[in-house]
Amino acid sequence: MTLKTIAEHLGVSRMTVSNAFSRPDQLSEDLRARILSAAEELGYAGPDPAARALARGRTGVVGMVLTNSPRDAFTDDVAVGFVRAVAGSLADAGYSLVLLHSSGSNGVVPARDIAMDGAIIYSCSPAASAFTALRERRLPIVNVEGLPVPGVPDIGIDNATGAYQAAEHLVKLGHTRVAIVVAALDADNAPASEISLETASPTIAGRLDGWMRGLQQAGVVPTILGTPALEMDEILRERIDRMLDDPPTAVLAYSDLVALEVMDRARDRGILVPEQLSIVGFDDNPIAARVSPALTTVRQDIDAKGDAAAHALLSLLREETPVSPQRLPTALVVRASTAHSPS
Amino acid sequence: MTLKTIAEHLGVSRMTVSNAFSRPDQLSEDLRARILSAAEELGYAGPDPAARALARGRTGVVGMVLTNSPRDAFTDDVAVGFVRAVAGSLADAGYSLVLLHSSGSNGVVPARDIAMDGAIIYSCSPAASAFTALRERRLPIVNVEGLPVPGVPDIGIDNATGAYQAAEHLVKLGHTRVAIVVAALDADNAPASEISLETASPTIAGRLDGWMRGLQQAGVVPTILGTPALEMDEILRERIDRMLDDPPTAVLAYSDLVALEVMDRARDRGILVPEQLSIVGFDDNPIAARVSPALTTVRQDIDAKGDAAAHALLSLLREETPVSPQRLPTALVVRASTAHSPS
DNA sequence: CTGAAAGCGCTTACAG
DNA sequence: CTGAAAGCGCTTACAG
Repeated sequence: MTLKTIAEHLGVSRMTVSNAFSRPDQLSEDLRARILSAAEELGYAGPDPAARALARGRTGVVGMVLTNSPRDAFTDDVAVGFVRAVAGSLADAGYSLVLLHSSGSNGVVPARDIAMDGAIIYSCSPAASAFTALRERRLPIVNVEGLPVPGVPDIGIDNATGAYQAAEHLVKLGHTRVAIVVAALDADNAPASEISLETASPTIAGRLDGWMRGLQQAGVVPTILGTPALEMDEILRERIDRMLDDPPTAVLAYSDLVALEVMDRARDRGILVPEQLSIVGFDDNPIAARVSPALTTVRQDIDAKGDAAAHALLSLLREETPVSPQRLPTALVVRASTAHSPS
Repeated sequence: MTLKTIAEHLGVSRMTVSNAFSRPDQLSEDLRARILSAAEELGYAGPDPAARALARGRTGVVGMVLTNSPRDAFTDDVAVGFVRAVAGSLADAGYSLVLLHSSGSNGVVPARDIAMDGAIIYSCSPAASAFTALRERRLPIVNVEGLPVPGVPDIGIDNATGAYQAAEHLVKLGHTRVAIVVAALDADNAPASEISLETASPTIAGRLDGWMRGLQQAGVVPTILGTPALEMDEILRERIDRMLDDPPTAVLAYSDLVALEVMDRARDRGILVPEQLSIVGFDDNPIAARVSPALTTVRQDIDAKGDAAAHALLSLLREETPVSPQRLPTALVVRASTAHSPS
């Protein structure tokens, strides 16, 4: 059942049937109606998308590669919000989003093997195999929250400003003993001076930069703890526990999820938040406003980030003028998890 | 830059180059290595996926159509969890998931126009345009939490059993004045006897059936309120407010999100939960355990549902024996939002 | 182990 | 307004 079936059935050329579906202005209304109803009658659902994609050189699909597999990323509300915003913006332009998992055990490498018109890369190392595969294919790509790569448009948030505001907030509340809790950086309750930022991701580096500058105003030198892993893990939990053995009066966390972990562990030990321990998160995860005490955090506009990424890619697909890198704003949101230093 | 480029460069046939990439056993290791390195050198990223899809009749992509647009569905943790599980299971089998939005303003209908090997339809009416488009294409499809459609495998949860347990729980706590809050059903604080279930979705009908049977044991006749909309909306909020003017002692909600809405509104009016009002949700949304008081709810195993849907589709794709419909288990999880009836 | 032939189902200029 | 020609880039049997 192809274009040909319909064409022969009606005694017209395949071309005319193709036009009936794809270029209605190329034939008379009358003929088109006849073709469409014949197609309906014969049970022809329309031109085969795979064949059309090959002939047109265009699939209508955009790829999304997420830090880890979709399985992991979808446990993080921030990543989910991003995917949601991207999918929405793309849908408005007629594109569908395909989730690209990293290469599986069966030899399939989606970034290399899936037909698509372009891709958005979220929080990935430029060395990731999906990233390099996409570049080899010379597909239009947009890099979100990643290390800058020459020739690849870059979208991200202004990590430093929000972090600065968070640190400043603590300083104003009189805190002098502050711990910073991060991931993707190996640090075991070490003084800030001992930490090398060279290997840190731009996200972590940006936030650390803001936090440190904010604290420096008051001469505060924080302690830093982190894990080499990208997310909360046992190493970080243990280091947080160690920190709470002799707790600071305030904690700056690199995400709301980490902040909540600190909050839970403090509560388990009877440390009062915010009376004895102030906690500031990052992201303004939807859950931040619902927990008790509600979490003071740094808001980033996930919808705006998703829209920006989608539009950057769309303009690449339309071969418009190259998009300039964007740094979306962040801002402190003060809630109930921070208070004056007890000391 | 195609297979041909490499073939001519090396003086072999295109076929042999194709085999080097796709059927390594069809040529000598030595020749294959030469071909691969020539490809690398010339900057050939491998066979074009769109052309390959046409020739093979297989794309490696599976579609997912969600109740509303991805934009809406991704605000619901239950839907997100489902997508996550499906994407994970599919990835293990080498398939990628493409999110199919409903037809946009630009004439693109993803369910009709995107190349894919099959699709999973989540919580959709069989009359939805995406559903009919997929059927017209005769693609393998799996229907999740939808109305049964002849010839389409069906996956869903056992709504009635969990709902029955929830109602029984309230009965044991001595509640006799109970309200049921649903969506996708128009009911304005009406006695259960006046509600027609004919138009209800199988999900709502299943839960109502369980709730009613559970309450009937004790001769309790609930009041029902709902909105025609699929989700929480102003109509339902207003009806909840009206219910709280003369509150029952317990509420059975069709989702945790609705339960939390009831909880928030009760709190605003100074109605104590659970002392004056017991609330039971449905789903065991991740947020249910985090709110205060933690929500008593009916757990469904979203991961299992996603896996079941993915495997049902995979067996269809492999043309294995048709899958039998599945009803996954549900169970009551008692937390802190339910207590003995005050009266 | 290698390659010539046929085909996957469509669309894009272009000529009439 | 309609159609014959060429082509999109690959793979699947099959013959040597």
